[in-house]
Amino acid sequence: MASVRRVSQPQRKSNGKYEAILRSAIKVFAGSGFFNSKVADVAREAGVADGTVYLYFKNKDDILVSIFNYYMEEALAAGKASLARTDDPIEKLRRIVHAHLERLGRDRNLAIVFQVELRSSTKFMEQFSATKVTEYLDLIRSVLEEGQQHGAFRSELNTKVAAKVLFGALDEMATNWVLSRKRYSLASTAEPLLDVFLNGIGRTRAAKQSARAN
Amino acid sequence: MASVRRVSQPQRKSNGKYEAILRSAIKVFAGSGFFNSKVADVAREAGVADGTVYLYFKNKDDILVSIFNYYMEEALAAGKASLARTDDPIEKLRRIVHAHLERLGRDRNLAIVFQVELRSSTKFMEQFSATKVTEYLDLIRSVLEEGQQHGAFRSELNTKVAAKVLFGALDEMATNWVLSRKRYSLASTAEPLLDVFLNGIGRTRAAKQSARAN
Amino acid sequence: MASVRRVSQPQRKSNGKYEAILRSAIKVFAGSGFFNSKVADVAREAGVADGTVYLYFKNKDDILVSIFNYYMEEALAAGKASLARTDDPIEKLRRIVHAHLERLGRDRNLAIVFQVELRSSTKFMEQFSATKVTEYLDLIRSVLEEGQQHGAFRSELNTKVAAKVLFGALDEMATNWVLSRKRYSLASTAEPLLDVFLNGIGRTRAAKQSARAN
Amino acid sequence: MASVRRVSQPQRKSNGKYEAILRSAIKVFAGSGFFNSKVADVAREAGVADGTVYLYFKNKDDILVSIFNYYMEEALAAGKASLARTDDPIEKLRRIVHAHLERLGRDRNLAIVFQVELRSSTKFMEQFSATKVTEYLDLIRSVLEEGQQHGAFRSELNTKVAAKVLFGALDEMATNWVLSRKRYSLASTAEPLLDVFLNGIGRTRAAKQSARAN
DNA sequence: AATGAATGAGGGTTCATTCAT
DNA sequence: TATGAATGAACCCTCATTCAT
Repeated sequence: MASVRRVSQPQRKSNGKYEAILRSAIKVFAGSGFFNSKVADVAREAGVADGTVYLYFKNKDDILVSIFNYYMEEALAAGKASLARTDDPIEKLRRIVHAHLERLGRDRNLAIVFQVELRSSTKFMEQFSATKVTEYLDLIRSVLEEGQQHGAFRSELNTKVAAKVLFGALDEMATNWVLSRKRYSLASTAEPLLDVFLNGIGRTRAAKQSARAN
Repeated sequence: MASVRRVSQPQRKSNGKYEAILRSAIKVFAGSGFFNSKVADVAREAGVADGTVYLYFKNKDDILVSIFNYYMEEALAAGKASLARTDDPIEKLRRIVHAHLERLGRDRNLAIVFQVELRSSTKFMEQFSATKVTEYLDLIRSVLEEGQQHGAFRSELNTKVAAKVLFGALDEMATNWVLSRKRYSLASTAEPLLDVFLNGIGRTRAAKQSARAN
Repeated sequence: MASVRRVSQPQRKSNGKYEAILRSAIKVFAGSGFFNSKVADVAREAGVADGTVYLYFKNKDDILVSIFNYYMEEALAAGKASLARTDDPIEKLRRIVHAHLERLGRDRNLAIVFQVELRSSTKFMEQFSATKVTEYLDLIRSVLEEGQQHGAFRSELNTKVAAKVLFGALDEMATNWVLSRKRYSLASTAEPLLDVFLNGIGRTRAAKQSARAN
Repeated sequence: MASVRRVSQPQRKSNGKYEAILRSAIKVFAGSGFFNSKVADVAREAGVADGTVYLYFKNKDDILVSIFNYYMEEALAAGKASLARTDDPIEKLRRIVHAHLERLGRDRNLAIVFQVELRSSTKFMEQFSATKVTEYLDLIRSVLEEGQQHGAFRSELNTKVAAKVLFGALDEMATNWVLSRKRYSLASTAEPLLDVFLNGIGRTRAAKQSARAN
């Protein structure tokens, strides 16, 4: 993965402090919320002095943004690599959905930061929306259009809306999992979600499916 | 609609100050973000003194929560009334989707507060999730189950997941609209959304539909 | 007793509100401390509206000062009347000591206000010292000098210091009683106090006393 | 003297800031009264930033309490050391009285804080009464009992009351000095005070004394 | 590179006081 | 006289950030 280190700073020894601070920040932000977390808390959790944080991050906001960029880049890279290994659009969607839910389901703190803390204000939101989320939506959309060309998805489908529907569904699934006091596997919601997305909720399809099952 | 005035305070003259402060807060929070807004800003916008805000709200957080409760109660009440006027489950879903998107699309500031500011922290999120959002998800789910009994929706559908898919889709549509620099009608996404949700994205249904169209 | 009502206000109907507020203030100030008490607390305790307090008192400080003046005048008047009924200087001292301790011992809240809250700041202190406390010290001193003339007290005694010793002893006795978690009768300390003050702590007097007892 | 640095904070560089702030607080509190003084005033007087105060003290109250503890510890330690250098109980009392009055008489601002500001509310008072003042009263009392055993003081004396009489006398002497507009030496009141306390005000002792003087 | 003591701007909140009714 | 809703000045404290070591 490409370096995500601050470019405005001289190259630093790769002594793991950057990652250590990021990981501490995830833990601290998830525990107390971004606005209630103190930079000093993050520093203590990472085992460095307060000032050291500012050698690796421009300011407190930058830590949050860096968490997003770091893990989003990682996820996008892994996702694209995974998609490249199949041609089937349905399988591609399946991989997107599973990867999304499994990745967040694996690290609850990371999920909290992504589903809650990163929504803290329009200031943050706009940055994400303007960049990576759009990129993610475009990735989904390209799969949908590819599927339309392959004849796998309905050709008259509004792929822009459909991409948002899928992303919104994934997002809600994750947010709900994070906020629910019930403890269940986030990944287990992947197939039911895909079922609704691929087949809709309408009866006739169900009829057709059960017919096909016979 | 039931009174939404603070119950923890003695009865106040109904001089509209409560609503005035709420409305000012929506404008101010939408403009600067909840954490960057000062209570003094809200007071000035409402044309009252700083201290007056505390006659109607316990603290700054309480203003935000009250915005949510006030408009959510209003929306739920209107929604339930609307649903009661039809028996068709598909029509009920349509009304939910349209009402949701039209309501937010009508007041951009309110939409910003709902889609962005209210997600500010787990502290807020948990309150909503624990109450009104759950109520909303349950409302959707009951329509889906009703539809299953009527034979309108697939009987083997996971209604819990499907409700979240719909809510997530609505939520994403609104968030995207709020954050996008493009200006379009939020309500116009209602039908494409319903199309995906009701029919899925799969080809076969499309085939059937086009066949029916002939 | 002369009127203690605010002179800067037009004469008010004697409906007991002035005294009611004073008494409520003693209770509230004793319970929470003057600086932690709110005017609204006093008003509620007195069963009047906040604004009504300002019809009887200039401001919050004035309530505290009025408590002092009201009860001090009462005490001084009663004390002087009592002293006038005897010629014996020792008996006069005895009456002063007993009256002081009995009066405060009878009303713990009043004692708290006098021993603690009225010492709140030099602002208050200087007012008292400049007026009533000096008057009280002078009263004691005049009894001592009278006693010297009668030959009851040592003629070379520094009466100024002795008056302060007695007042300080009374004051400390009351403060200690107020702050002690032990519950005892304040008045019961009168005789031991007089013993020390009249006879000192030196041995030889004890010898003489026991000799006299024989 | 034992360290008086805040124990609740990590060890700090011993750069004198703690003492500097304490001394500034004495000056500021004495000048304006505790409740009318702003933390910012104390900081400015000490030549540090507002926030620095909170590196050394928990809050504003803690500054006041720390003044008391710092100087009381110092005084008690010095006092005990002084008492240990003599066996004569009368001489011990003399040293207590002189030390008390000289110490406060030397630093008017400190005296103001001790005699006025520290009495600000039961909240403070109870802390002192519960600890150091009780310790001080006990010290006096132990000297009195020691004196009774040595035959220097009357054996039937109520030492508990006598200790309070002496402390009250010392306290009143100091308070009176602080509030008086006349400027005199506080220490000069030591001997007259001791005279009253040791010999009482009664005539017969005076007679005996004058006889002894011959 | 790393430290952590020091900085100081910033704001939520309280509450004594006023005044229209 | 009495009310109590409204006012707005005042202030303690936090904490992101800096910088001398």
